[in-house]
Amino acid sequence: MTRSPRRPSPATPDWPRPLVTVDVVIFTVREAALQVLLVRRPEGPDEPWPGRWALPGGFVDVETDADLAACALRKLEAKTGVASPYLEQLGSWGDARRDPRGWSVTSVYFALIPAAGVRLREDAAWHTVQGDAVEPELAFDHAALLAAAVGRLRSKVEYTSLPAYLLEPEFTLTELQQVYEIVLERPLEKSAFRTRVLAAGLVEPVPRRREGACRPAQLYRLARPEEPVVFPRTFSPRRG
Amino acid sequence: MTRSPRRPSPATPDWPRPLVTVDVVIFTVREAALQVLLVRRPEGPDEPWPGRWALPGGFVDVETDADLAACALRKLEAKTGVASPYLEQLGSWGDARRDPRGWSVTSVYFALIPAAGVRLREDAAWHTVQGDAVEPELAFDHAALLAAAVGRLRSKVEYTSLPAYLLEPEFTLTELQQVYEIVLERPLEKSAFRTRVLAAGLVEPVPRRREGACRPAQLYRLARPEEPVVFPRTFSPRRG
DNA sequence: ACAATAGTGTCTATGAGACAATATGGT
DNA sequence: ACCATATTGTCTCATAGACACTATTGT
Repeated sequence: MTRSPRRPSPATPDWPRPLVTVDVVIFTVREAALQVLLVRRPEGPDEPWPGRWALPGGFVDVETDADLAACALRKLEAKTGVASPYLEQLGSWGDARRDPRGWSVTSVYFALIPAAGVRLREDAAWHTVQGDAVEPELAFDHAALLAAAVGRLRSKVEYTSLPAYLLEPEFTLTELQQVYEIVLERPLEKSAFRTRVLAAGLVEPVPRRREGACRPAQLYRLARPEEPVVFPRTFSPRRG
Repeated sequence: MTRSPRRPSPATPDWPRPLVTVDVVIFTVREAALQVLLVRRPEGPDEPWPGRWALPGGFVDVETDADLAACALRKLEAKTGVASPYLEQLGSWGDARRDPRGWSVTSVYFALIPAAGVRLREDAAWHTVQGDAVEPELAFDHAALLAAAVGRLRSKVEYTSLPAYLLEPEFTLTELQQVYEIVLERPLEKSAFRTRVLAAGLVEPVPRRREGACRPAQLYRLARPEEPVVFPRTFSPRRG
């Protein structure tokens, strides 16, 4: 926050300011796959990347957005109708070239929401994440932002309770394990998974069971939804 | 990056833009303590927080800064003379009130450097981190930024090789362990520490020893300085 | 009874923690 | 020889991984 030595120091600086945007990487699990919400860029003649798929986001509105997180929530709710997702800041990207309209900075958030009950806007669609990318070519540097978000998600899934936020509030342990396996793209051992999840106090049982064609399963919910749980070890001791 | 629906869409948007700054939390270990570099705010009549201690930082210069990291490096080198620190982005903070000059966004980086050989600028000084704060009251929301940086550092030190970047390029295992202990504020067990560090391939021996009043110690250097090593477990299995 | 999934137990390997023993330099 | 610190070894404990076994529902 120190004034640059070559600058004057008015009460409100008037030198060129970068553009400031917020982008949101919204993940869910649908169709047994990790999916991300993308929107189509508008088609206007002065629009950068017209018609291309992009992450939902846009300029910070200094009149309505109290802070960056509020801006991210506004954009997320506009596209999905979801008001209280798991939301975490991923980081910021800023350079002279990422937006043709000038030096721009974006603060990127990633959100985890359950797929059920989402009412998508018309210009929005779920796309399956393959590796750390999606099939269509993305606008701006959004492919890099998405790859960073997938990397962070996979990395944190190894030792936190994040996948629980991809499920409905009540779930069985088998369902929770399946979400871990989908995100990590590898099978986990049932016994060790259950032991760890229960020992960590991550979930607590609710007095309901999931009925089906076979033995009913105990339903659980997050014990402390407001704070993700961190496990003392990663899931399997593979380095890296 | 989507245009806000209420906006026009010119080639270069002209609605109000937030101020964009970069701040750097520069850590070192000096005098057996974790210390952070602070600078005094200038005294001008229109300056916010005149004379107060603050994190080094300032406005992005869209003409000279290629990207946010380059801006952080420029500010770090200006205060310390250090050109190649360990540098990691911590996140961004942005809201309407953190700077009296208007809606502002700051991208915060944290850097780890060895204390030796640093030539401080006159307005800069090292301050000991106590808990997750420093003794003087800081300008802007910098106390919160510092607390976040200390939290991230302590958290990552539990399972990564980050403390090695606080030392000179060649160090003994005892010196490395001492840095871990200083940052974590608790003693570590020698045997387990050495086993872990050596098993991870974090360091490699150099053909030199540190001579002293007693048995000389083998000197080591980072095996792959460009990428921090992640351990599969935290240092002690205390939850949290 | 049987299919299908839920949930538990047993054995082994790994690595951390605690603590002790040994090694090697200077004085 | 003695001190101080470096380095290694031994024992125990906790937990993950692998795999098998038992439990409980619907049909």
